[in-house]
Amino acid sequence: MGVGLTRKSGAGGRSTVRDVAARAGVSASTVSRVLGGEYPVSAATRTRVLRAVRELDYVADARARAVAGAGTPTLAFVLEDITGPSFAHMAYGVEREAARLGHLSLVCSTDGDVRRELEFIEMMRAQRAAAVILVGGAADTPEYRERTRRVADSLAAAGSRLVLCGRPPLGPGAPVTVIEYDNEGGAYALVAHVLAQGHRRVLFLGGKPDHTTAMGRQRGYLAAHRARGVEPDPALLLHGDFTRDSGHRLMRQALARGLEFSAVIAATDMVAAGALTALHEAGLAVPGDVSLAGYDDIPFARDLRPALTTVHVPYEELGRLAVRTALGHGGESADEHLLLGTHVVVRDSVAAYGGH
Amino acid sequence: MGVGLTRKSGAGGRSTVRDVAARAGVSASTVSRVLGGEYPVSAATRTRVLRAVRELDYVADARARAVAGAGTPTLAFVLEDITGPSFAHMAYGVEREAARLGHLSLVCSTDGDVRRELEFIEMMRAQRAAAVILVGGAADTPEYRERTRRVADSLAAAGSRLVLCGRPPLGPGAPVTVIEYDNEGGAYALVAHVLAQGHRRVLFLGGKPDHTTAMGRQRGYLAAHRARGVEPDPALLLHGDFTRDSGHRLMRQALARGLEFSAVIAATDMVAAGALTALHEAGLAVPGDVSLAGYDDIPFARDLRPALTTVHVPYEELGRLAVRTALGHGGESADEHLLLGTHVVVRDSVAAYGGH
DNA sequence: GTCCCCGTGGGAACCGGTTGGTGGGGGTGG
DNA sequence: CCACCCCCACCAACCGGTTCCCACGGGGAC
Repeated sequence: MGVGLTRKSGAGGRSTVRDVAARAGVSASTVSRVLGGEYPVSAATRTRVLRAVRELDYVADARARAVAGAGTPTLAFVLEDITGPSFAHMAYGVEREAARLGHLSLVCSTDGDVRRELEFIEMMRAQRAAAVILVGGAADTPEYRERTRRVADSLAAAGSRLVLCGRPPLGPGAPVTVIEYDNEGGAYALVAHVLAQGHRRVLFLGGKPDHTTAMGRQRGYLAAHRARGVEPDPALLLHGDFTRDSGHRLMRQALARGLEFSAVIAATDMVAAGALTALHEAGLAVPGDVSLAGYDDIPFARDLRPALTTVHVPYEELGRLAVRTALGHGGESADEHLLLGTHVVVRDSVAAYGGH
Repeated sequence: MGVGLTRKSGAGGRSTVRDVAARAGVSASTVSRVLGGEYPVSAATRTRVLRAVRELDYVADARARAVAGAGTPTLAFVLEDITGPSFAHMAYGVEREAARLGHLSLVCSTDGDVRRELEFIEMMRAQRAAAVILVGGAADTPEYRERTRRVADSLAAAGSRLVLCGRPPLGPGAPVTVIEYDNEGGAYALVAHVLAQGHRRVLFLGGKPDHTTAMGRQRGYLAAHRARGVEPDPALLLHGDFTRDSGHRLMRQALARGLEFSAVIAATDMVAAGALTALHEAGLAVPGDVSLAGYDDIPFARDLRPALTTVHVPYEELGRLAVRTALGHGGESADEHLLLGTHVVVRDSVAAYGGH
């Protein structure tokens, strides 16, 4: 028999353009024009349509609009952990800037799980996202490069764009925008500052051994030592993750093992916070007995006692920038590679070496 | 090797079902069935289709699928400020649980701007989101109730659902799910604890005067006083917002004005952190000279010196719960109203009144 | 008075997928 | 050897909007 012509009339359910059209006594195209385009419509018709829209509480289906070519573009933001303050600030920047440019933004926390990351990117490709922003370090293995490269190509082929934020670049030729904040440079400056205070044995509470953010900071640590002619003791390089608990645990272990050091560089302010508590629990004064510094300059850094000397990273601006460059040249502009500067913020947690 | 392809497909353009179909020598419907349904397809055909899919790097357009009735459901999460640690933890819970249930989640920071909030909700209605979760306090005015009520009805009529998390309920009959964490109860317990230590003049660093979260906590503060037979001095109720800077500023002003108090309750751990710094800058010892307590139990609370006594709120679980109840009964189940318990976490920032 | 043009609104194709109904072809049982 | 049945792929309708193209009608100009 005939296909079901039954159609829900406006009351209660979601209503369609045709419902509105029927109620206003015009055609669907007219409704669409009143709502959407710059097409000329007489005042009387417009009023009737708008009234029908109001009465039915109609909102055009965004997905359908998208399929038809109109519709709000979307942008995806993938990070490891939205709970981390620095990432959260970036997320804020991304979300604000995306909104400003008329884009919707999707957020995904991957927990560092590569599978989830890939799945999400695939979803975003299906959503025809205008850009996918990946943020946070990763293991820079050949496998990583190949995988990410493939993703980048897929996105590029679909007219989208991959943005790597604080992630290892993929080598030349990959259709990617890379934005890095200077992990090595910041750490270098910070450690140089500590060494200049006379410290010679500086403990480094790092991140995962293959994580590029952590490694960048570690490279800065090493470079600063070498520049000063100090041979860093490999035993002073500890690995954890970027959480507060990790900092707490690592510092406890270091103390228990009887490691000797007069200063501590934490890969993150969060790690520094945990470490500070561990030091305090051990009865050590900061910076009297041990100096301590962090990285990221999260707002809380000022409220630790002593206030934390750290490296400032403009996270919110970073997020905004990522969106802007990603969307600015949606097409095929030169593949950019930006490096954002950082600077040391000196507070009270680093003191001159007392030689105790 | 150059892949000879028409402009419609292959590298450079998104490919469609029909492209894949053509390449595999089958019809579009067959492709769709291979990819999507449980429809029986012969092994040979399936292989051919899958190969074509791989070669073209095809991904079905999610929007089109959604329009056609298949597709991943979506869920929206609206908060004031993703930068706040407690909100971030909720966001994490929401995102995780949504993903677990096969939903995509959109996040929006409104900065407390009502206009942006409404705009975003409207967008979500257009996206046919399965649910919209609103989190964070708001001014509980008649206007607020009416406006939100209208939004709730709209969503309900569209088969969606509004969830209010830590927001003023709308009164009976509104199609809303309300989940609250017990602000008043938590504050009551916390202040009771402080009063039990002998303090009688307790400064309250609150939030915006009409903000329900802040008000709930303030009510708890007042109730605890009355229960103990202490008449609270209205001069000790200060108003700011929930940021660290607000805490810092408020505390400085209080000290400058020469207010007398022996303990401070901050409406938020963030506020407490700022206040702590201000106290320290004024040369006051915590808890020696002044006792201090916060609210939220963010991870950092342990790392303040002294470690902050505060009220624990299960934010991540709250987010998960919001998603679960919102999605559990997508339809028209009883409008729930849940109240999550909180409990005081005693650390080192509150001491017995010394009568100084 | 007639012609032309412009302002408006309608019909239909299309966006990219999904799915119900249908029909052809091959395997198997009688 | 034929008929029956089932398997599998195709056609076409549909989801909800948008937009190209065309028809119609009225008013101004000559």
